[in-house]
Amino acid sequence: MTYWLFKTEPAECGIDDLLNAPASICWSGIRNYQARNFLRDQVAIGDQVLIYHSQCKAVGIAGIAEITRAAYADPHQFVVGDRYFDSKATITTPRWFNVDVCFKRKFQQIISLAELKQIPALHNMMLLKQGRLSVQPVSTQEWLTIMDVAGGLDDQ
DNA sequence: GCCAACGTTGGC
DNA sequence: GCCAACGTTGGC
Repeated sequence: MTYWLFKTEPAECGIDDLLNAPASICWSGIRNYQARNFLRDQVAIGDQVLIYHSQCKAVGIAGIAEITRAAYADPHQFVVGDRYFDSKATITTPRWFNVDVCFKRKFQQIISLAELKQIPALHNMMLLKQGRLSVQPVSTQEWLTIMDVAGGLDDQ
């Protein structure tokens, strides 16, 4: 089991969309090779995911999701005219992948980016070193540190 | 909206 | 394979 951090714009799909979804939702639209490689090669069923809200008023970690389906070809890459169409992708050699996630937990308060930056145990977190990666691994120590900050109670 | 940092494309 | 130009991400 591995820990991850996924970035998302809450205006598109935030922690509340996960919370309100009746079942798993498809995590799609990843179009960065480094993120793709993590998704395709390493993300597995049961992995735990920090949901990070970006490009919004309150940036930070909003809650937790769980992987319910490992990587499968993103159908959008095959649809001519689709925003995510990719002419170099084929059915037999897809280029982009999705996973499915389900809601696990919404933190009572977002753990803000500013707060994360101030925690010494997180200084090496990918999030803080390489700002742009939308799927990234989180170490066990980092995960435990964040769980500590989030508090132990489930709280929706 | 600005701008820095980073990723991708394409000519050579 | 290099590198300039361009595009995108993402915090502020």
